[in-house]
Amino acid sequence: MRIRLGYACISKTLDYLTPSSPYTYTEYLEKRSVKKLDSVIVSNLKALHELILYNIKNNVHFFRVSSKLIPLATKNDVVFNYKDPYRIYYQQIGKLILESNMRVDFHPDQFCVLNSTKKEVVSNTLEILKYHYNILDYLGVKDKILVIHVGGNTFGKEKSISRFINNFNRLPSYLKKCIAIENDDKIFNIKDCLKISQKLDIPVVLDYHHFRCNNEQEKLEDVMKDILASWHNKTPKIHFSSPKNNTKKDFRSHHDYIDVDSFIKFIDIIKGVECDIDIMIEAKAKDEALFRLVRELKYKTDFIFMDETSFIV
DNA sequence: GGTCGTCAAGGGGTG
DNA sequence: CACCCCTTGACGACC
Repeated sequence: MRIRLGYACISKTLDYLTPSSPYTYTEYLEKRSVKKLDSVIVSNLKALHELILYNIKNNVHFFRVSSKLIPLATKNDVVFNYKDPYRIYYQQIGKLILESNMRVDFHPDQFCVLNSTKKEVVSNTLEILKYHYNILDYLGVKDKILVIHVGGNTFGKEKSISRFINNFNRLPSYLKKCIAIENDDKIFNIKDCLKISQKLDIPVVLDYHHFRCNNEQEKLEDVMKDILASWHNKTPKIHFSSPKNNTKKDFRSHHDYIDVDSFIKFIDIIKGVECDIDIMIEAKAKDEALFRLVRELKYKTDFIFMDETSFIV
């Protein structure tokens, strides 16, 4: 089994690259500057381009693109074309991704709540999903993955899960095919996600840290098979992070780096699996955390490293 | 050069 | 209902 490690959105090494500079709604309402909006989009796309080049140079095969790449794209009263004027950028970036066989995905933010009880929030969520799909489409990414959470807990878990399923079923089929659900740290645990996954036949992203925060005392070994099976022939994705510290208050927050021993323990659980797996390193120190983890793994384990970010166990 | 407040369309909890 | 908490990265103000 080959494991590829990835990181999310920005690089600590190249911290001057900002692929998510904002053009806030408030600022837009004041100035309505199409020029400013355009310059922010161009600068974000150029930063993304540089990040992809950096990933290729460092053999990073797995990368999450920032959701804030195109500001205001999902505001329904801000109508603008974020496709045609930027075609050249999408093409260049997409070509690099394709040729390097890099897997990129999205993780829409907290405003994406498919199971909300508010009609407006659900319709906004549809726009958010379409926007993310569009970007992957413009980039020419074939295996489009949008990782989302189940959402809110209004009226209890059972009803909330039902709302998720009902609203999911109303989505256009091209979006249904892209969505994967991730267990969260407070409400919907891995068993809830697997239940939904079995009903809708969608992949489950295991978040290891969230599993530690929120579980029913089940063993990871016992649910792993179902998690991986939910991906069918696709490469399963897993999120990995370590707690900021061990106090109740800060356990849920992410640490700057990865605790190597818990990572080794986790690999021990999944080794022996037939398929390849992508693991997203979610640490505040971003790519620095990834590369530090690799250095520690090389020192502490006999994993066979294929390059800077991938190994065989 | 560090620290703080602000922005955002979210949920949730308290009084 | 008001208010505060959670969360993210960028950025401007301030000392």
